[in-house]
Amino acid sequence: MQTAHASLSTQIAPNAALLRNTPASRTTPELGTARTVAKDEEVFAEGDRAAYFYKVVSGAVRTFKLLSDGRRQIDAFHLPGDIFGVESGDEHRFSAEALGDATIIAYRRCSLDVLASRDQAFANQVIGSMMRSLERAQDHMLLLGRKHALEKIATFLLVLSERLTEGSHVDLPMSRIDIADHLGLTIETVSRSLTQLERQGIIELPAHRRSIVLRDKAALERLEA
Amino acid sequence: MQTAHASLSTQIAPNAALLRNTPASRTTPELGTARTVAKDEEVFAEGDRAAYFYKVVSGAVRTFKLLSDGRRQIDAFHLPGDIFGVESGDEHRFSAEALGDATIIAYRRCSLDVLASRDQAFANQVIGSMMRSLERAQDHMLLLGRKHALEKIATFLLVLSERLTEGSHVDLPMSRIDIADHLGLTIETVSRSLTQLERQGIIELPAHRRSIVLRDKAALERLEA
DNA sequence: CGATCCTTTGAAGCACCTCAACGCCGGTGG
DNA sequence: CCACCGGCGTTGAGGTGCTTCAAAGGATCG
Repeated sequence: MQTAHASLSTQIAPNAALLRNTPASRTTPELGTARTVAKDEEVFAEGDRAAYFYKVVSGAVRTFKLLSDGRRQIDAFHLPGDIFGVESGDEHRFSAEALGDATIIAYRRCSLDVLASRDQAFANQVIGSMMRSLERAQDHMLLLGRKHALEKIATFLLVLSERLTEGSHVDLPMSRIDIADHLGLTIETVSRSLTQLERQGIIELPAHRRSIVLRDKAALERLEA
Repeated sequence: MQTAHASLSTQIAPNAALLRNTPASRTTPELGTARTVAKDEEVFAEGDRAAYFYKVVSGAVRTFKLLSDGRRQIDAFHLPGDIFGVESGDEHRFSAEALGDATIIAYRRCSLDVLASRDQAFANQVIGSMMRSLERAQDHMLLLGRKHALEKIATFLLVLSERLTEGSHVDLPMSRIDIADHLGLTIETVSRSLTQLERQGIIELPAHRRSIVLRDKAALERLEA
């Protein structure tokens, strides 16, 4: 991609080089300030003034909303390269916390024109990131509204494996509670579903409870509905 | 605000200011072609080549995804002024149908730069619309994943009333099935929930089943969770 | 190694779904 | 004008998938 034809549909461009923080393409300029956040530390909270938006460099971040009685919905997990915290109003509309120790870059929120004139590629990156967020949100609504527990888990594993798999081994950056609050289930149902998949030989749950081996992706895809 | 700082959060800004100072002469209005669609007629289907995106002029449109066995999730209802069908890939990722007879404008999909240089205000409108779609999707995930039937209905009624109410009278452009498929419920549960709200005197269901009177919005807000 | 947290497993309950029937309304044609 | 019809909405009865409540097994870390 040379002149990033920021098409209304393609500004995200297949070429992820710019998005991923590959040292190689450190084309600069966007002046953001790095920040490290500890496990479970808050990056910002719902209602905070949205003075910055962020890009994950390493680790992972969850963004979520809470109901008055504590019920939580994690709308997304953000992995290295992902941008989060962009708002259209002047307040953050959800909260963000690090899943484990993470490093992120904070960009001062600024007008899109300024951003665009200063660094067109970065502006496209931000817009592209929003588009991907929207697409994921749309897929996730289908999952939340219409899929059964097993289908939710299957989808989750497949999506996650696409993003951070090495071979068939997936290293979960999040706890069962996080998974449950992302999929609209309880931790017990998540656990039971995983156990069931294991008993069917579709996945493997090593003693190290934070990792999963996908033994039969085809079977997962069949389950996905 | 005259200098509309199209901030990353505010580019939707009521006042769509220019990102780049394009000659004022280049005011060419967006050239879209009007189109009328009959009740339940398809505007585009999931998988279709995304050659156009659309703006609702009158009537309403639903966008949705289907699972292989027919389960449906309506991710959004689009009312006059709303833009839908913008994609980042070259295919539509969901289907769109008119709720009732509707008129829409089709815009040939083009690169964002071209769009921006040709009509900055319109480009901002499109981006702003995407931002709003994302925000609604995020709110809706909380609803789908964590709210109970009654809370879902209460939220739905309040959101809808904000958009198309005249007084406390809401004229539903969609059927019970559409509501159910939007909220992740069945039509029976939707019906029972509405009946329950009516028995509590919170709403009124006129004989004309396509309208609802909100008698006690405060009560609805309390139910919303 | 003890404390704690996370995860798993079991048993019981409930919110919502499924299945089924009926009522209502609008359209249609005799 | 009314009988018929079909689509949509409501209501009821029963079933179930997931939740809730409870407790025990493992992993991690001081």
